[in-house]
Amino acid sequence: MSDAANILVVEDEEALRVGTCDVLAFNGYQPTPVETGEDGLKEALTGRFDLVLLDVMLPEMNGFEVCRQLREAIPAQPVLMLTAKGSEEDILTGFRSGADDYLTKPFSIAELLVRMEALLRRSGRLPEQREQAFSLGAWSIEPATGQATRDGHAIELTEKEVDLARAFVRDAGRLISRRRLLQDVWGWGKVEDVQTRTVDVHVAKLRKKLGKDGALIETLRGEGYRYNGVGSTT
Amino acid sequence: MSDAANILVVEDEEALRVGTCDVLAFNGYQPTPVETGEDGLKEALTGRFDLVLLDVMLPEMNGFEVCRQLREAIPAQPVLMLTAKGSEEDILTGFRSGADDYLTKPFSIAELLVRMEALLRRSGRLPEQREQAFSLGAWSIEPATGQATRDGHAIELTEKEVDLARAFVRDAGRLISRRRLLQDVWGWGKVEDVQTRTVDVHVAKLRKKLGKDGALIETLRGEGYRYNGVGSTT
DNA sequence: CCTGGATTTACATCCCGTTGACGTTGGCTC
DNA sequence: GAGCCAACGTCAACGGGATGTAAATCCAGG
Repeated sequence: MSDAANILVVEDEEALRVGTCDVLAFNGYQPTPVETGEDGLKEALTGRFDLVLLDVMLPEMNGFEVCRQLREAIPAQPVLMLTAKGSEEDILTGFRSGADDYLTKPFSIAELLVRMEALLRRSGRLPEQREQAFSLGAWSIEPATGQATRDGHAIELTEKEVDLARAFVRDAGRLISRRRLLQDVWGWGKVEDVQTRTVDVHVAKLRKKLGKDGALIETLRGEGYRYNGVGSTT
Repeated sequence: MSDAANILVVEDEEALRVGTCDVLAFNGYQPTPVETGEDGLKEALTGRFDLVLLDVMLPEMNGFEVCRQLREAIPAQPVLMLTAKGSEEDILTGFRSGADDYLTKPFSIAELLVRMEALLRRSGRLPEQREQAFSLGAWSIEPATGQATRDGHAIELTEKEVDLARAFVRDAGRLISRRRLLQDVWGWGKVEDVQTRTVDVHVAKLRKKLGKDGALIETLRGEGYRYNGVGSTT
């Protein structure tokens, strides 16, 4: 199922980890269980997850630290913290280390699910949102057909071009490295040195097709690309 | 301040409405208070708010309904629901009507603020956490982009120029030898005799780009350079 | 096979740090 | 003050790495 959201579940307690994954799978998600903070960070850094469920109390590296490092490496990565620690100080620490939401145990499964969904929707990662039109510059892009229209005029985009455009819009205003694009858009796992030029080629094609709006995709030499425009789901 | 986030506060209880707005204003936000659900919806539909704080229990039109209609009209509008109703069913209803987060009273102000911030960040309405900008003379320098601005006018600095400028600012008022610059900025290991002219060339470029402020970088013949200005991290 | 799209390849181009030549400056000696 | 010379400013040119891009190649589905 490539259209199910990928969820990384970082939780050391076996019963909870397995239970959570079961529930997620039952609800149409694609969960990946991991036991330790270190493994969680390693997995998350591949960038292939739509959401990271992160327990705070983990052996060796705690959730706060995992979140901090993850947020630094992938600013746009959605993270939902789950923990028994419910003191205000812990909640603040959780958010300060970059969490998008913070849920204290015991929590109801139903609440977890709706909070997950809210976060996935907000970050544009719900499967149905992948079919939803979005806009890039003055273009309106229809993912299902690959049709892009600007003041009445229509052009065709390939699937990769649509995915690439969506990645730019989703991280509007932020730097996106080639490595990140290869992981996010291309789904290549861990990328060591970026040898391939396929990203550049696709960016070039997209720019050309977008015409003057292509200039909104800026090259940051030695860093990657950045879309200078507003993110929009309409 | 056009760079302060605009917050719409929909809350019928006066004390809470005023108190919340005060806190928000104190924390650098731009709050707009509204009493009823209808007014809240009308205001929110203008689309000029970065975030809507929405109480659930309102006269006439309740928060759930406001949220539903608002979400339909502006799918990307961030909404944070605030309510005394803390039952699981209410929470689920809140999220199902499209809220991004749901906080039950009594809540701590600190938690409200961090949750607001998390949501604003996630929806791309907060400036990215960049490496601390610093100022050199009348210029303000963004290390990440190499952009330097002085009274509205912007220029581009290369990476080396930024590094060099940072070194000067850090040791403001103190002599910096070429040898030290080569070690600190250029990362050349142990330098015997300074044969290279690269430092001079870069200082020259930097001076030229800085215009009249370039004169703040003084040459100490036979010694090195000294920046005559204040060190500042803005 | 054929075809459209993804990927690689090859080459042109651009950016930018570095170099070396050369002119200028400042401080020294006489 | 003249002359000298090392230090410094400046500029053009070089070169390597990164990027743009057209063309060739690969590859999966019809």
